Amino acid sequence: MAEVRNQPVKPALPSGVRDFGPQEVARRRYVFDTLRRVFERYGYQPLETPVMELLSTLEGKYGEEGDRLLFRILNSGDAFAVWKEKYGDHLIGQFGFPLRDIAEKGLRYDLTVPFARYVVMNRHRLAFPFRRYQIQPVFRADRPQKGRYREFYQCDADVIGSNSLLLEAELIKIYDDAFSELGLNVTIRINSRKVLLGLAQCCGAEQQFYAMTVVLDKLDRIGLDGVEQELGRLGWNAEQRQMLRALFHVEGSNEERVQKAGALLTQTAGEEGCRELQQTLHWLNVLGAPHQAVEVDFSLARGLNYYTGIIYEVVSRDGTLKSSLGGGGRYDDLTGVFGLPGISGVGISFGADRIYDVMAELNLFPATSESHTRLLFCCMDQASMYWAAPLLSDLRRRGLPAEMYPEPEKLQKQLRYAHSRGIPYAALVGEQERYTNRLTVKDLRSGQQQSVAPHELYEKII
RNA sequence: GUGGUUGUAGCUCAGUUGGUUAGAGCACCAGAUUGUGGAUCUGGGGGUCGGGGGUUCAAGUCCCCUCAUCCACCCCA
Repeated sequence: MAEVRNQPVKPALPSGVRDFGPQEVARRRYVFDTLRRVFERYGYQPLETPVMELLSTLEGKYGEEGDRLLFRILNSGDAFAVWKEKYGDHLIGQFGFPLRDIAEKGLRYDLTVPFARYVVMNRHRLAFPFRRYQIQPVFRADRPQKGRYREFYQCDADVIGSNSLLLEAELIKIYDDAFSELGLNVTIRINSRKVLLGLAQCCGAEQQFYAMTVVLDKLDRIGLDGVEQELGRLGWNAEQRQMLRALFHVEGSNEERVQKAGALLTQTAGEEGCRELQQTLHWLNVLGAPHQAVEVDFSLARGLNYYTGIIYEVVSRDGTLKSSLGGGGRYDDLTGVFGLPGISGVGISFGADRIYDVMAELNLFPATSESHTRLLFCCMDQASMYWAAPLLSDLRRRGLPAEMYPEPEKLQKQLRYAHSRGIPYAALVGEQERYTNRLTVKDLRSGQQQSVAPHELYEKII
């Protein structure tokens, strides 16, 4: 490490990750705090898990695409030692080799899988149904673009250990509360994977279920004709596509559409899916009508293939970002892969970074001052600094954020600093003030200043 | 992973058919103001024009490679 550096390192960041300055942090906290408050109101308990997990925990849970997007961590020490031993030095760089030989850890891809891992490891000390929320960054080795980052925060709420559709309805209420409190207008789309499965069964294309969901998910982008075209490419004939058209052409309120769809999909999993949607909507009504738009949408599919029941997606109704601000659903057997089968869970996720982006675009953040500091002591000389220091400490002891400019610089410089920091008051201290035992307190917003005795200072600026 | 876009000062950008010493606004620093911020004026610091190679008497400008960026696809929050 004792390298001689003649060239300064160019400061830069890997793509897709970001620094957050003071103002951004304040605004992000506002989003996180709002979500936290709502989660806790619904009885969810906080959980934090490590950024890194064993690759065996992560791999194979997110589909082929997900595996490709996992950040893998090179083993420490000589990561290639095992590999060299197996294949010999000379082959390095010439052939592919099993990744597990050099990397056994990875950065988490979402919060749901680590949660499932946690539940299985701690099953004996948890009271089921277990509700937890988790607000932490996740990592994806994706190509960054608008609204897409390599490190971003997910804010998840999941319940594990109950099949009740009351939970489904509560999660919609959580979305409703949270987005309403943030001042965003959104549409909460819901569907059931069982309806989609029923559709596939109805068309005799059950083995193409996953491929079908991927195509359906594009409906709002490529339209019904586009979807039919792509399904045609998958080998769907006119009759099958007619079935699909029928499902998407049902009209009426959410309840009516679910009822009609159920009739279309008799003898399939779709019937049960529609019953569950009906029941969820009923619970939602009983809990109280939501403020945000809730829309049953049979084209909603969700990419992650562990969902098995009701699924959710939230999209903004304002602003230019069209991708989803959150999503979730029920998964019947997420803990099964960790050796605890038959436990059902349901959960939702908020994409905090996208929520931030939309709110920033729409100017929805309440005005926050740059700093919390209320008062800056501006001292003309060293003696004044000594004189004012006990007053500074006194303010802080009483809980009032205050600072002293650390050098006796010229006033102009000190006041300019206070101004650029957004500090509302400056206490000027020089020979005069020391001599009369009073401070000159300046209100930076009005420009007015007055002479204040030391013991009045706290009251004047609070 | 696929296709395209753009790389010039800390930031946003200009820079003609290749032609002297590469510019502007904002930001920053200093002064006008030896004890008063925001506004104004004056001055100043700052750039291997993303990197490498090539064409040319001459390249920020043209060609090739490479890296980065943003956008779209794929997929997702």
